[in-house]
Amino acid sequence: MPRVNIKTVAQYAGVSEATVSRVLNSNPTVSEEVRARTLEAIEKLGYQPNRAARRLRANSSDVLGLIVSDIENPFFTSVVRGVEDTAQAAQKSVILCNSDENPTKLKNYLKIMEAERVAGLIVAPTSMKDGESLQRLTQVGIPIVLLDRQVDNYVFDSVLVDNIRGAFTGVKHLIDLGCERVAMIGGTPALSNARDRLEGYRNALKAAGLSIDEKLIKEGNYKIESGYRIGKELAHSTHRPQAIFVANNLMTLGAVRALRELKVRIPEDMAIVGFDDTPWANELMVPLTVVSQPTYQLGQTATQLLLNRLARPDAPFQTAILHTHLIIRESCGAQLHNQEKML
Amino acid sequence: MPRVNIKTVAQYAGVSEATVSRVLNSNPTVSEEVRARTLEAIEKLGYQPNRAARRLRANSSDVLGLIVSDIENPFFTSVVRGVEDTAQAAQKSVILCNSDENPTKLKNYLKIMEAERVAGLIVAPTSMKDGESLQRLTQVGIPIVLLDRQVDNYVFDSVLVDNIRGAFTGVKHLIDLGCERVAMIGGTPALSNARDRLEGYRNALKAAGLSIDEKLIKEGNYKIESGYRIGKELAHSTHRPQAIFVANNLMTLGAVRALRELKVRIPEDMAIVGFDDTPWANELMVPLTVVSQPTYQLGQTATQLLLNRLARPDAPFQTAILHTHLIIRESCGAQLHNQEKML
DNA sequence: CTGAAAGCGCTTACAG
DNA sequence: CTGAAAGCGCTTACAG
Repeated sequence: MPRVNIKTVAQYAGVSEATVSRVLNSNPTVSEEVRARTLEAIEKLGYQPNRAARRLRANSSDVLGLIVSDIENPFFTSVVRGVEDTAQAAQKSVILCNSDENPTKLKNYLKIMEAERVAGLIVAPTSMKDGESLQRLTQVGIPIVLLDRQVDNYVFDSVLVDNIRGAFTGVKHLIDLGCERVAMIGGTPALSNARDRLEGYRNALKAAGLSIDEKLIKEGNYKIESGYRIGKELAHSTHRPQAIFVANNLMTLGAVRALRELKVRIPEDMAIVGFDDTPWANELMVPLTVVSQPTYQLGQTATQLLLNRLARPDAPFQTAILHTHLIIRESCGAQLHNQEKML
Repeated sequence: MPRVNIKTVAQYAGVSEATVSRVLNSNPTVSEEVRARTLEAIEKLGYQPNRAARRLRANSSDVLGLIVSDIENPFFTSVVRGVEDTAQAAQKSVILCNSDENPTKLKNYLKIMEAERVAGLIVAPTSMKDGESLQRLTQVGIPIVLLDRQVDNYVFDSVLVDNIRGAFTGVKHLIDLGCERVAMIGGTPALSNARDRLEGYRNALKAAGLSIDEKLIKEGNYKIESGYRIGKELAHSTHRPQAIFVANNLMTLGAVRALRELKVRIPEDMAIVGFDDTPWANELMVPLTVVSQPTYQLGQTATQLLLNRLARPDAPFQTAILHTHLIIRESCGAQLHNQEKML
């Protein structure tokens, strides 16, 4: 079955291909009568313009690329929704790829995005060293918005979260509750948000006049498994910490699992504050106190920045910082604290 | 900065565009010497072939489309991983869209996929009525594999799960534990898997010689909120059921939330068995007994079917049925039961 | 083994 | 307001 193309439509409607193209692109210089006739032909033939051809010729496209670093993390799926909704409202479609926190996979998808000639790209870097690969895309005219993470030596439009302040608040909360030995399960220092959350942790200890025990600072990889493994280590350590601050949602789940298996009670034996809320955090064996991030809004904002950039390629770069807030539930021990007070 | 194209490369390497194209496509009829020279030019210029152009001309593409119906559901994110890994191994890339359980959005994305000329498409339908829209794509040469859900009146390659049997097993488990009044929170009957799970539920009751109380069968929409709402209803009902069988993971979370808020104990006051496991199911206030689905493998299999279809367009349609298994944790009351026995 | 040329399906100045 | 024609960057018979 021969595919119907613009020529078929033109013949059917008795107009030129140029005219069909014009009505397709809502060019106002087409008479009502011709437009109607053309639209009818399009409808009747079920014509679907070939975007590959359009993109080739017009050198512009209405698809936005989005590369997240872990599609299995609810943080990103929520961001994805924000991006999709905002893009859709602006008549753009989005294609999504998953770098799996892997710089090599990221580079590969970057190539694909370039080859696909997406109009612009939102990406969560896998490392602060990703700048060069990203820069390449902007050089060929594909603007980039950085999501959630920064990059060394290069500047892009970015949307970030106040990680330092967020972590500070979470750790301070633990300290205010009386914890003096607070451990941290962090992410890889290759990630800016991991560094920032660690900095927030340090700041909170310093601000409280507490000493920093480097042995209490552990490096995970933002996956469940590492939170689990480090959680066990921490629970087994000789001079056990009173609390753990965990730098992301999945590692928090892992840590909770570890403590459950070891029958370490939360928060009585060890308190926990996590970074990033999830739909299930409140239904866990002990409802999680977390530093919550505006995930959906992160996606919205990133898309908006990209759309702005597309509209004004030469505008100065912009960084949007979104704010976190502490959600106090039970894993931090606040309830316990209240009960004690009541006694 | 003018983009480097095949012409630039050809001139730089001192060969024709045709030759560059040949080395790009690993055409064996190129001499080693010329190939090396061309590759060097490609490397030096950082040439990135324009896929839009290739697709236009070659009328073939190495990108696979994947349309899931709820990107926020861990079921689908796991499926996505399976698809991506399998596609990647076959040198294909995948672009992902989210229909949000909305037939209109699905139609829209279907158009985009067609316009993008993807090589093939894996889709989770939003309704059994989606067949016609899907058929359209196969008519223009884009093969389709149905994921997790079937469709009326049209036949496609499909990968499904043994929903009837899975639900049967879950409900039977509850009955064996002594529950005679088992409620069901199901999905919309527009979805084949929702129908099948309901059928499995009915079968289990019948097999046990129990009567079916239609008032105990509730229709949700596979989102948290509906599980929550119906969970409350059920908890408040006058002749309260002893157990609930919930047809998907997100609704199960909602139901757990509802019961917690109402201080209905699980499983003492009401037992729960859910359909589909999640990473957090075991860490919930009461670890969830679930009918687990092979999610990752579902993605793998769907991709394999699509790849097969691409290789052999005229082969007969195939349906792969993957199997579920029951994971017994605590929400069903099995532990309780054991304790009783021990007394 | 390699090149010249046609053509994929669009869009966009350029005329009129 | 509309059409004829060129061209986007590739691939692929067709020659040689």
